[in-house]
Amino acid sequence: MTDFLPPIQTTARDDAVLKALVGFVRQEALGPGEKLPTERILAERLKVSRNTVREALTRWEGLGLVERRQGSGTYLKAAVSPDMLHMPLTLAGGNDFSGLMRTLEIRRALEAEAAALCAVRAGKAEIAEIERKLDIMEEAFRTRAGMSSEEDWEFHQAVYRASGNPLFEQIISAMHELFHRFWEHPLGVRDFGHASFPYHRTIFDRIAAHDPDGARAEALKLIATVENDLKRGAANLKMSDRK
Amino acid sequence: MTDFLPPIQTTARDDAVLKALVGFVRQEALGPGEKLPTERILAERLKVSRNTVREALTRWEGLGLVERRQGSGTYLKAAVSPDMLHMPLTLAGGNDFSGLMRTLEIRRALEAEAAALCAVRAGKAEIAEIERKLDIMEEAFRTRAGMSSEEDWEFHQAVYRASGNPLFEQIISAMHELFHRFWEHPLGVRDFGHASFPYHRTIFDRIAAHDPDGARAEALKLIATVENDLKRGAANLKMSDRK
DNA sequence: TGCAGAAATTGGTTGGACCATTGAACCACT
DNA sequence: AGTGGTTCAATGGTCCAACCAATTTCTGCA
Repeated sequence: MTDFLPPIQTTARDDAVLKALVGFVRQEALGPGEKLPTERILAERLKVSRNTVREALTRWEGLGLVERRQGSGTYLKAAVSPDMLHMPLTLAGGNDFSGLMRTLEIRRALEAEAAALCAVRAGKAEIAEIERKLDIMEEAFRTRAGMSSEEDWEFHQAVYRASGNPLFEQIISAMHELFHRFWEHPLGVRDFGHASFPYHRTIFDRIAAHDPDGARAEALKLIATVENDLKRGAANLKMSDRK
Repeated sequence: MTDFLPPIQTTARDDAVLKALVGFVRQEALGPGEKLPTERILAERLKVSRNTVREALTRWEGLGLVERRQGSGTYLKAAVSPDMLHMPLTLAGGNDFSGLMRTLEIRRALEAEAAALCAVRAGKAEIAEIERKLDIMEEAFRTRAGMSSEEDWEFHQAVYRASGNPLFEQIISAMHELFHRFWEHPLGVRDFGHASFPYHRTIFDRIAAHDPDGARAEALKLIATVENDLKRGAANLKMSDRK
């Protein structure tokens, strides 16, 4: 028996606006990139003030669901559904080196688990797709004699997708966007990423062999090399933007 | 060398408001739960319209940094700092059983890594604290003849804290809040959580022995039992709120 | 046809007004 | 003293009607 009494909701205008907006998007089958109605039109149709519409849209903008361009309109940035759950995270003090290392520890956790899940669940098509990305990456490595962050990232994303759980890609992509200036930047280390190169192939081998524990172990090794490179980089240039 | 030049911001009123607000919070050394100035006062002091202040606060409210109570005021919900980074995640279709399982896969990843890191970094004090929580949990298990989600949660939080990376606790806590109705609810399974009980002690042993790989392995086993219980529960009552 | 400038569109901001809720002060009654 | 009701000021929530700034579209001239 629970004595939990939820507080009654007398008014929730902006929530109602968002709910109506979800319905509209479904009705019109709008996808990412498409434009949704003007604030003024929404206000008129929903019989609320434009201010209320704006508060609702501000919420969605803060959640990254929508992008507002002055003079142009408001555009969807992601798919919306009636049963979305929001999990906003704020990393305090994430700008310095220790913040980067902390996100990398999260990435290590997720990368290992994604690889393991991938080994269990990936079908023939997914495995082929991953191998394709791997080939592209290795080719780029050979021709340009060094890691290419673009192709490397594509490979990892293919693994996340094949894990069957979109949360992996969402979380790691969010961190990737926050720190792309670091992830892409060699930090003064000449052969940044070189050490991680061979593990891409070994991860793929374990996935293709449907060996989750092996895939997990190889993924852990890969991230360990990245961490080492970052530590070297930090030692090199003392992280110029440290506060 | 990066050719990235951020576009100059001719207008960024609400961002400026938030920046000023961060400064104010620092200046006054405000902590969570404390009240911050009235919207009207902020508008007057910052020389912006009250609507602009409201948009800024709406953003913070959406990020869970602040709580607004009509008739009372606006209160801090979390610590704010000038170098915060925001990472809002939205889980599409997270209300049904598969959504819960997806978050549990994330938890498995983080739980394993947190335990491993904890085994490496936990000092004597942290280990003692974890053991204290463990004793409390085992005592509760004995007297009430069953898992107690409250004490169980306390134990895990102690592990996250001792991992030395606050992100683990942040992310898992956010998921815990989203799904607390599931995590706390036995889902029709009588002995829910029973199977996971012994692994708490084994995880602690591996942590106390500073054995990261062992701790990781035990944590994986624990989550596996929880997943099994959930699957049984889902089979039992068909997830009444499935859409 | 091509393009510069005008006009319409759209999000951003302002100021002012009123409503709904809260909480404290006050008061009457027990 | 304490319980309950009333009043009233403070505060967030909503609304309106403008105007500003960036963008897009249209128009008319060369």
